[in-house]
Amino acid sequence: MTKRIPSPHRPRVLAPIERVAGLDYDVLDELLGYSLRRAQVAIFHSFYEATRGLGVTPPRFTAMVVVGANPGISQSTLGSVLGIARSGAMTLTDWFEARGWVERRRAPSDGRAWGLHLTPRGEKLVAGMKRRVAEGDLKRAASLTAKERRELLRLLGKLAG
Amino acid sequence: MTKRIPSPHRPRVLAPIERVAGLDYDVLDELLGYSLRRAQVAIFHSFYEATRGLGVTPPRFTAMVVVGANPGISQSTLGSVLGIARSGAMTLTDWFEARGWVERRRAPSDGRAWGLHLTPRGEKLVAGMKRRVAEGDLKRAASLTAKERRELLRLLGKLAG
DNA sequence: CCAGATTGTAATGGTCTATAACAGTCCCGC
DNA sequence: GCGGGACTGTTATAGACCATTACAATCTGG
Repeated sequence: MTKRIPSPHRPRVLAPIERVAGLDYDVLDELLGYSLRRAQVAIFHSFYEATRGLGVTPPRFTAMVVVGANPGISQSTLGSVLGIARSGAMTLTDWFEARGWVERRRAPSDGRAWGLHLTPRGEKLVAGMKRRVAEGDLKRAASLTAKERRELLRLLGKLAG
Repeated sequence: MTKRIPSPHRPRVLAPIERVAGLDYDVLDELLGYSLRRAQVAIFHSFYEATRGLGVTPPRFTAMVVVGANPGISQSTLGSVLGIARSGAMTLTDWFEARGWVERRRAPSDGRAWGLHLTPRGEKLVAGMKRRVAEGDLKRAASLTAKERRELLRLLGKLAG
């Protein structure tokens, strides 16, 4: 057993999935799943550039935005928005609280629930991230016209809805 | 410490992400990332229906299709197609081999590499899966017209490319 | 023939998230 | 009012997935 230097905590970085030349992709090109996956990885790449060094993953970003836009939201509801279990929403909240970005305050109308609120520091952070992520998103979609981009959003919404 | 029944091995099932009524989604609806994610989860749901009981995840499905269409492909190349590291491609191959779906044969031109091939059983399985996944994909996209579906595929390809 | 690149492999660890169980709280019908 | 069922946050545990690192065998180009 040799000594190992522990790997640093790093958010996962998905490299863009290159198309391999001369390979037969068979039905994959006709399926929405594989195309969605490739597009998502590409977008994640620009997302990562936009949040470099903050340790913010897409779910975390989504959470921050939702808490910012809906102060007092409960952890359970946050979990629903993200599509994760309550326990996951809790881990997420702990992570934010440890960094002083979000704080839990007792919900006035429900003794069980916590209401989530951005701290001033969280506010500042999420504002900057929103700007940078939106920029990166647009840059990544530069190969699309504005009309195509809107159409893409519409179709994705229809698919998910 | 109470006794616990070990949870069964189960592929991850992502429930569809419902839109929470009365919630402010802020910029999320304007970003490709969140829309892609929701669409992907929706598609995964139909994918899961189509491969129920086989333990086949999207990357595994992709791998099977690619191996089927490119007999003799190396593990490294397979990893590139999937966007994962060599070590991951190996775990994947082990999984297939343990089920008798794929076999490794020495590559004639390179003493280091293995060539991957579907077994007869693998051939049969992948054929059935391809059919069912394509069906599920179409059913999931039933809210789109054929033209919209083609347009969606085109736009996703542009985005990823 | 040799240096450097590439292939498969093994060991290890990190991250994310689910499941289960629990206590406290809420709600609704009686 | 009150009692059962539903819901909230929490904790503990475990599984799935994947990267990194290191290593031996093999290939390639000068």
